[in-house]
Amino acid sequence: MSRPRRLGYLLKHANLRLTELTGPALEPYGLDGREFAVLAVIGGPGPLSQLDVGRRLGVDRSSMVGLVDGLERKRLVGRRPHPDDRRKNVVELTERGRETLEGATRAVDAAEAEFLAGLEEGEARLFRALLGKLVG
Amino acid sequence: MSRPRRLGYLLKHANLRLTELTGPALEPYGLDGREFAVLAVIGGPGPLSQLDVGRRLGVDRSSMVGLVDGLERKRLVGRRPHPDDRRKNVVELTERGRETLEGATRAVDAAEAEFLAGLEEGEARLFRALLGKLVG
DNA sequence: TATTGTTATACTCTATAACTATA
DNA sequence: TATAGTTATAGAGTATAACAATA
Repeated sequence: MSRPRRLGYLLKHANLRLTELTGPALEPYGLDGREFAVLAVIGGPGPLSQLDVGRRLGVDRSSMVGLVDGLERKRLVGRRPHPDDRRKNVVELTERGRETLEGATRAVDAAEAEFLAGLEEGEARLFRALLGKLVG
Repeated sequence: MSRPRRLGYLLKHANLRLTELTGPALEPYGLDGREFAVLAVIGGPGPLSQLDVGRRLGVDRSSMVGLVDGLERKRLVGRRPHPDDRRKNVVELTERGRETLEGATRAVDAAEAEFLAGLEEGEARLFRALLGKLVG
């Protein structure tokens, strides 16, 4: 049974396959893929407002609210008003958030490796580079 | 401003970028990306039931109903009971569906080429091959 | 009993608009 | 005026369960 070779089909199903791998990998950490992405950005160089985080991920600011709400409820991140501009919420990892991010990062690395397992090592590197060239 | 290098992020946004290109390309044909995909499968070797089409695309049979409804309303496909198994709907292109698919295919080819325009020709071929290896 | 199509339903993700507080 | 966060709402897209017709 022949499968479509269209880029749209291939990209969609690549995404699906990766999600099927990262989902279970993140479950022990109480995170889904979107929450992990937010956590990883917050764990990077900061300080970042909710809007900053959303911009890097392509997530609308209205969607960021619920996302940060969830992470705050799990005590993984904290909000505090920006000292120089009190309209902004600076979002930061808690100690627990830092530990969770560390473990979750390893789990996602493993899931990505499994996703790429069908490729030679050089092919996998190339694939990631080409994808980055297309998106970034 | 550094962007995430995660596969999940890259694949999601690659998908978004492609959709932004194929959407307008298909608009003159009155189709969106999902409808085009269905039309293309129906236009392939058949005969195919709704379930067959859904299986190739990873679309649930309950979602196929509305999709085929829409294409039938536009007179692009027709349903008829399978002669040997009347539980099945054989879906086929109408003459108008065949013409629409032809034009839409060229439009999508052009959109994909634009999506890949940032890559050398060899890189683009390689990218598609690697993606196929990961999904197929 | 199992399969195909159908309908209804719910859930997630996303997009938009309006409101508030701050600048 | 414009910006950041918030809330409410509506629209896709998908998944599930139940039902009818047929095998």
